[in-house]
Parts: sequence; structure tokens; C-alpha cells
Amino acid sequence: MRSAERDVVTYEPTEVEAKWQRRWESDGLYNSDVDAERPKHYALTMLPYPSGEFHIGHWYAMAPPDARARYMRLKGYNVLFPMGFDAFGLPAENAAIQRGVHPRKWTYSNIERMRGQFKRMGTMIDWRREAISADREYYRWTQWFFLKLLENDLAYRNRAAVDWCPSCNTTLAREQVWGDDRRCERCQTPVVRKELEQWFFRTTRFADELLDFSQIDWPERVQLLEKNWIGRSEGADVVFHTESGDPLRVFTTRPDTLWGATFMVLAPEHPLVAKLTTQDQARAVEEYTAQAERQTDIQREAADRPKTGVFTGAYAINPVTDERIPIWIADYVLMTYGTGAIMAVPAHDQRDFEFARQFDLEVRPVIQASGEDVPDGDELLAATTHQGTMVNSGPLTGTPADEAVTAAIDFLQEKGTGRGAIRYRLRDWLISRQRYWGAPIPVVYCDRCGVVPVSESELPVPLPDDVEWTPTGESPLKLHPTWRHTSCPECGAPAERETDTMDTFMCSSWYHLRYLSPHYDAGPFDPEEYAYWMPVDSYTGGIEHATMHLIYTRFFHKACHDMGIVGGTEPMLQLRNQGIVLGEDSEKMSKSRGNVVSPDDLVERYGADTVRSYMMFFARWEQGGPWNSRGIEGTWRWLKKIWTLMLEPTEEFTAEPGVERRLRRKVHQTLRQVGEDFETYEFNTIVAALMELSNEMHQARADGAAGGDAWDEACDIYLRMLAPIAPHIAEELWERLGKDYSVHTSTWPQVDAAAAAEDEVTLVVQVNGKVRDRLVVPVDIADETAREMALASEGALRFTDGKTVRKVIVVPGRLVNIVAN
RNA sequence: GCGAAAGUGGCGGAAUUGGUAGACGCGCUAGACUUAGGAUCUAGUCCCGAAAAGGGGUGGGGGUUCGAGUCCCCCCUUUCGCACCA
Repeated sequence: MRSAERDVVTYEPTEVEAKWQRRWESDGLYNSDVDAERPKHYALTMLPYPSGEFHIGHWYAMAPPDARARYMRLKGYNVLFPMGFDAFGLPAENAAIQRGVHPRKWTYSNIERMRGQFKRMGTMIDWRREAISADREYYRWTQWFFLKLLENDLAYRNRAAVDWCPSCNTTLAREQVWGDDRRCERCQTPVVRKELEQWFFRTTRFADELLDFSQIDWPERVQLLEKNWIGRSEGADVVFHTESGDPLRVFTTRPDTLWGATFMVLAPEHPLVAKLTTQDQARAVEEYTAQAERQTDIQREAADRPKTGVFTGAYAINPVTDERIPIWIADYVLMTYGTGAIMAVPAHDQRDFEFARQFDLEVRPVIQASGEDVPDGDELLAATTHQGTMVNSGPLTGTPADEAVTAAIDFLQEKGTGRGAIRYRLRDWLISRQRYWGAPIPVVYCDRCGVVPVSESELPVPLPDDVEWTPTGESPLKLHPTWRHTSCPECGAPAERETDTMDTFMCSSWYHLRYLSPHYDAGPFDPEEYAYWMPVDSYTGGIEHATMHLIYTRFFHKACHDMGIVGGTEPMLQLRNQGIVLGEDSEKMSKSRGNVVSPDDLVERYGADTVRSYMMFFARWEQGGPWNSRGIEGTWRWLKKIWTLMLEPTEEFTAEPGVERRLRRKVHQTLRQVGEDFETYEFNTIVAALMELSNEMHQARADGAAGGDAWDEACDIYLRMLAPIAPHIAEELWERLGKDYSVHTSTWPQVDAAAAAEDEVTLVVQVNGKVRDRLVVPVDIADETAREMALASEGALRFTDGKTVRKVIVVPGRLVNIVAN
């Protein structure tokens, strides 16, 4: 009966998938709860922005990690695989402006749609733990964290020149300004600089901690990007003085070359410029400064542009030589790095060299390369950076160059004119945004009391729904008729709310904590959940967040650690990055190019299991690559073949023992490989291995193995291995083979090492490194036997004939190389 | 300019980390079965060679080694990040 029925059943993914998705949901199969008895595994994938539609990149980012989380579950871990939405942000507001839909409505209906797409993907997400950053119960705690940072002097307000996107009408963090032409990360509009009073977080205070990756397993590439971004430089702060006595601080990585400093250069915006400029230079300086100011708005152009600058008319005293050296201003010195002023050593710094040649300033070498004469500064063609010995350097003269930096610092410290110092490229994180759709900054301005934090019991400071969001450059909250008016939490007098909202990266800096207990209202997270689940064991997402989210979230966690809010110092122990799925034309997918692949269409045509499997198979996951619309056919065929392979009526069992032994060997070898590849995120070879095994099973069936014990074992193990990858078809076949629900709550099989072991190997016979024969021999063949068999093999004899065997190398159980001439 | 990663069949990609290069899949070729197929099945598919024998082959050139896709040096190309950071 049953087999007759099986005969006609064809694989209908749509039916199978809908059936099991309903069942799993009603059974709460993917609920994860604290269970002290079992080891935990927190698998986290970067939360999506609810843009409206799932694109294929979402599948690529989500499906393989989902498979891995499922694998960990089968391995016996209590797995938490949560999901949520990074729901505040500009696109919602832009949609509102363009289409007149309220950002809230736009965002939440997108979430609705995308949640449905997630469910169709067949993920093991525990939706009870969903967190949405635009929910009041979420941003209440985002605001709470802001207050904590403020309380602990990790948040501050400052008037500073900040990057402003004229199209998004808001300030941007340094990290959100991209490229050499300084464009807005979101809309590509060139940014301008504005002087504004803004909120910052003290990320720079954590620079060294952020550079320490010793406790976490993050890709080298990410570490490097972050190291470059943080840009730590060791050197010295040196105090020069102007002739009129004003201190002029510089930072240098080369204090050893101080004796070669023949002039100084200030950034045009340097505060001392106006004061020290002499009467007769005033006009030139003003003109240059005005021009530089205009230029910063575009950008100060490429590095290979000729140097420009103007003499201020003033002089400084070189603290080590007591010489009088001219002070210039030039736009190659940036106000935003170091102190905005440099000592120029043209003999040993190429930029200073170019400047000196441009304006005919003295070039004085202070390092002599070993075995060479001291070069004449006037004749140098470029700055020299070689090692050697210090010359013309007062007490340092004669010091080997590699000891000179330390010696110079010691000398400065003794003299009291400088000390060792470390500078970073990293800036403090600017978090103010002049936009509506974000978490309001919970601060009130009172004429009498100044900046007053909203008290915790008053949180959240709610975002009003009735706003005009015409972009004006001011926060829409400022234009609201009543919202900003409040009373001072301290003195009760009329006061005004901060009308800026927070950068959405603030929301996403702690979402992994909110997942632990999204509805908890005694704190941002339930400490019990934290104690069990944190830290995140496996974090996956795109590398584009290396210098943004990933720096912010670690800063955030470390700050919370220092404030006693969390116990650990690292939020995510392991990080892995998926690559990018390109269009079939190998270009980035975009609507304008028309090369966008819609996952919904694929799911409709092939089913979620095929799409999931193909996501794992089609490229090396960490690398990504161009889409191939024909390639998915192969994966689709594979699943169909498995279906028939397992459901075809069983013929008579006629297999010889060798067939079963071979089948079992392949099964257990595959099992071993699949397990290893899951550990290392090598998803493509997992699917390849399973394809190989199904080919082998096909052969075994042809050889009459179906119905035997080895066959049954093969099916059983196969389905458990398939379950993480293609959860629906695995569950369906599991049921049809009469096994207990659910395959997803079963266990990962044990490798039978004896079954996996080969009893024969192909011994490669080489003569002078070239393969001349292949012999099938017992796996445990003695080296001496192998050697003799190799020497006697037909292929070897043909090539050793008439030659003398000089040497024979035996690689046990693998290869024999005969050296003969 | 600085830093990093990567170059393997027509294509995506394997290769136990120094030991049979090209697993698996796409595509292609031939055949079978079908009213038909863009379904399914079988066989083949790195290049030269009719075939066998053999030879060549992992961007290019050198080197180390019994043996190199893998290690070292030089060069080329591509991609990414930073970009006058003192």
C-alpha cells in the first residue's frame, strides 16, 4: 500500500514547506529558553533594516548562519538564534517625504512583510524574542543608555566643525563620511562642514581597548580595517614657543629629528594664527585662510597636489636648538589631527620636503646613512627615511637612529619641553542627528540649570507622531508646536527639550542584549538571561560594518562594562563575514541596472529548501560572487533526487557485503566532513559532500543495497545532515520514513571511525616526481613493502630502466617517489 | 602613495595545509526514454595527441625541495580599505 503510494508522490516544495512551517510554529519548535542543564550557543546575524523587501543578499546573510545554528542545535547546544529590525533611520523619513506615508506606518508594514519572508525561509528564529528598535519599549532603554553614558562622562556636548550632509539634512559621524571626496555614506552627496553644538560619545577613550583583539576570534581583515581606522601613532608632544611667548604644541612621531626642524606649519584654522600673524602678512594669511575654508568644503584634494601655504611673519623657537624658525600656515596640516600644528623636518619627511622646496626653506639632514656622507640639504632630491646615525643633533649626535626616538623623548622630558605621547586617528562618535525618525536624546535645556538629563523614571521621551517632516536642516521635532516645551526636571521652570535624535547606530549597538528579554521593563535586559546567553558565540554579517557598527558595539559594551552594567568585556566572541552576491553581470545588484535577483520568485519556483541550499553551495560564503540563474537548477535537481532516492519502492536486497561496506564508509566520511565544515563556515563543501554521498547512495541502490541495514543507516544519517540545510524536505522525508518527529530535535550522529576508515588506498608511484603508476594496496601497508611494490611496478620499471635508483622516498600509505638517473 | 586580500578548466569552485590538481555543480557533447520537453536517465568533458603511449598545465619569471596550486624572492593583474594622520 504504502510503497504504491510512494511511487506516485512527487516532490512539491510549496506544500511540504507550508505544512512544516505551520507545524513548527504551532509547536514552538524553535523557542529557546534558559536551561542551565545544557550548554548554550548564541548565534547572531546582523539585524536588517526594514527596507521593505528581502533581496537575495538577505538570504545569503541569513540562510547559511541559520543552517549553522541548526547544526549546533543538533550537536546538543541550547541555541539562541534571534532576529529583529533596525527600524529607525532615514529611508523611512525619505519615504514619508516622497509618498506622504508616516515613517512609522512605512516601517512597521515593511517589518510585517519581511517577517513573513523570514518565515518562508524556514529559519529557526525564536520570534518571541524579536526586538524592534523603534518600539517605545526598546528606545526607552536606548535613551537610558544615553543617560548612563552622560552620567559617567562618556557623553558630552561640544561645539565643533562637523560633517553635514546637505541632502539628508543632518550631521554625520566621521565613519559615515566615505571616500576621498568625502561623500555621505547614504546618499553620496558631498558633505560640508558646519559649526554646530552636538552630542558626542567618548569612543577615543577606548581606542587601546578596541585595538586589543586578543580575546576574540575576528577575521584578520576586520582587525586590520579597524586598526587602520583607529590609527594609533606613537611619538611625542613637544612644546615650541612663539617669539612672543605663546606655547605652540606639536605632535610628532619623529622626535629624533627635532634638530632638523627648520620651520613650523599650522593648519589655517589654528586658533593662534590670527594672533601671531604680523601686520604685513595679515592680508596674505587672511586670503589663504578664506580659500582653505572654502576648500575644506569640497575637500583638500589629493596628496600629490603641489604644496601651498603662506608665511605668517612670525617665528618660533626650536626648543632643542634655540634657533629662530619661521611659522607658516598650509592646508596640508589638518586641524583635526594631532594639535593642528607641526614641526617641519624637510630632510626626513617628504611632505615637509616638498613644502620647503616650494618656498625655499632650509633642508637640514640629521641622519647619516651608514657608509655614506652626510648629504647636503640643498642637493637632496627627496626626503630620506633610511636608518643610520644621528648627526647635527646636539646630545643625540652619534646615536644609532633606531635608539634615537627614545633618546629624544628622554631628553625632552628632562628638559621639560615635551613627553612621549600617543595619538589616534579615531574621533569621538558624533551621535546627534537633526532628523525625526530616531530615538530622542533625553535631555532638557533650562535657562537656569543648563543641560539637565531627563530622569530615568520619565523615560521614554516619546517620539510624537504628529510632525511635519519637510526637511529644513532643523530637526522636525523643533518645528513641532508643543513637543519641545517642557519643564526643567530640576527646578520646574519652563525649559526646552533637545530636538535632535540619536544616530541609529546607537540603537544597533545593544540589540543583541535586548533580544535576551525584549519585553523586560526593569532594565535594558534581564540579568538572568544575560548570565546564561552572553556573550554572542557566533556573529555574522557584512564586512562593510567593520569601521562603523562593529567599532560602536564593542565601544558600547566596553563602556557598559566599565559602568557596571554588563559583566563581560567583549560582546561577540567570534565574527565571520559573508561576501556579496553580485548580479549575473558581475556588477553590484541595483534596480537601475536591472540585475536584481528576487528571492521570492526563486522560492515560488524552487521552494525555500533549494534556495537555502544554493545560498550555501554557489560560492565560498566568505567571498560571495556573481549570481548564476542556471546554477540553482543543479541544487534543485539534487533535492529532487534525494526525494526519489529515499521514497522509491525498495527492491529486493541483493547487495554484496562490499557494497554495504563501501556505503557505510562514504556515509561516515561525509558525516565527518560535514561536521568539520560547519565548524569552519565552509558551507559550499558541505553541500558538495552531500551531493557526493547521494551519488554514492544512488550507486548502492543500483547494487541492491536498499532495504539493508547500511541503507537504512545511510538514509537516517543523511536526513540529519540535511536537516540544517534544507529543513522542510528533511522533516518530510523523516516522517515518510516513519521516524519520530522532529528531525530537528534529534541528535547529530556520531562518526563511526572504523566504518569511515579506508581499508585500501591508492599508492602513487612517482619516478623523479612524476606519477608513473598507481597501486591499490592495503591501508596499513608497511613502508618497506610499499617501497618494494613501487620499485617492481610496471610504471616505475618503464622509467627506471637503464638508470640507477639513487633514493626512494616513502610517504606512508600515500606515495612512493623513486629518484633515479 | 600606504596597507590588505586574491589570481586554478568555458563558468562557480575543490584540493587531507608540502604528496594523485580540477571534488561537487553549471554549461557543453553523445546516447536512451518520451507526442513533446528547458523533464528524467546513461556516458563523456583541463589542453596537445585519432587512440594508446607520452607531453604540457594552477597570472609571469626565478628559487628551496625527492616532490610546489600550497613555502621564499621579483614582476604583472584584479578587488577592497585608508588617503597630505605629522
